[in-house]
Amino acid sequence: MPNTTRDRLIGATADLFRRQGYTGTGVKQIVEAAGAPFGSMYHFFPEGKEALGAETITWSGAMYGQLIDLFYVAGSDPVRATRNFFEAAADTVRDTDYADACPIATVALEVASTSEPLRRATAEVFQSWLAAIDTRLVQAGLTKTRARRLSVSLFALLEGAFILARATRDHTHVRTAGRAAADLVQAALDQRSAQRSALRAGRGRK
Amino acid sequence: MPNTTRDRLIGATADLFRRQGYTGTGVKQIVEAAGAPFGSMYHFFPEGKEALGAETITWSGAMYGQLIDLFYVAGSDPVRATRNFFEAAADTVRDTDYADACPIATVALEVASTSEPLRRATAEVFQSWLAAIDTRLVQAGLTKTRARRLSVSLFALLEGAFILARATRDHTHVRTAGRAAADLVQAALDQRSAQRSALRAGRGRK
DNA sequence: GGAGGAATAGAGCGATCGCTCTAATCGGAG
DNA sequence: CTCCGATTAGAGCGATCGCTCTATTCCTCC
Repeated sequence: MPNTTRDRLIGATADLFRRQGYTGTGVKQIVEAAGAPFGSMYHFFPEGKEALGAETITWSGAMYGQLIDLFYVAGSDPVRATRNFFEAAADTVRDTDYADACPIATVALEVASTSEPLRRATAEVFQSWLAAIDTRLVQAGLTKTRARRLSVSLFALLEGAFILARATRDHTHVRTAGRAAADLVQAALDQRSAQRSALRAGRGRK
Repeated sequence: MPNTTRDRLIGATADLFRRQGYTGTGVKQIVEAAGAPFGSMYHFFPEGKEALGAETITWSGAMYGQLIDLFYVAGSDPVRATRNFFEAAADTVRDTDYADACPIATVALEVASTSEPLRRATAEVFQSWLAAIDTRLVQAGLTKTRARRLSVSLFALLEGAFILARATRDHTHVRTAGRAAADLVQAALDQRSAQRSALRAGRGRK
């Protein structure tokens, strides 16, 4: 049963959070954007704005997480996937007039020191993204620890580039970060290969 | 003439912006934190909160920018400098209970789509940071375009890692990003050396 | 020691904040 | 058709928002 009032509230909130953050978005503005009656807001979210915020963070995180699976297809080249992901992100940032980058980064920074429930929600989303990338990188032959190291760096490159791109209104920064990200993935894969050769050589010598 | 009311207003605002962002910080909260009379706020900043915000962004940016010069000393090893910078940042984040990371990233994301004056202020700060790193990297032998590519990536790794660290309350993410950053710097320097050798070889052959 | 601008001090404005409350309306089950 | 919970609808609460305004005090220069 899609497109319910509840869903529209979350969707509108997600939209507004991206552009204005958490504190910058008012409840009345949300219900207006959602085309929902004001009473419905507190009917579906009796615990108020914070609860709606948490739900929105989780929902937005799941949406954006699907993009990871879309680009990092099992068995495909993770270097190419990384390049494509960053290129697509740069395009989106440019095409949306520097409004749509990460759906929850703004809120994450805002609430990190002000609301434990919301902070936790953002943390869980980020962890789930890292886990998703980890899976693909391990499938590509990396150890778990190397995969985690890499996924953290890819995340940071993307999020950091988003900040720079939105502030300077220059999407090429995301492409630049994407190039570095692809380099890091390539280096990790090379290291894996080198290790394997060394292992083979070692076994052969024994 | 330091420690004037005006200075204390900016200092208090910088402090609050880090933790609560722009919209999350009230004018009355600022004057209280600064121990300043309310009237003084509008005496020194007749154009209101936005003007104070812009000034604070510029000031905070200059403060943080000094750290770049502190770590990237002319003539020293940029790989080591990068490692040290990220390690120090991770320590700070940990020691301040995940409050003090980038002084203006939160505000930058908040205002990117809502206030042109403030957005511009954050953009100028970021550009100045990139320029500062560029200078050092060019001194280390990189071309301008390669230096810029690298500085953007270093910026992104740091800022992105800050987001992740604050959200998950795990400072090791900043260290992980620092390792990747150092790797990128090393790779850029290696590439420079390789290019030089190739150039020498080419000239010798001619 | 006045004069006069800089700075301090805070009451209070209209608007908006998140939220509570009551009442009306809707729609499916018996 | 009746009933009854789910949902819609919105008035209005106290608090806070950014800000204006009028006094008053402070300090400097003549």
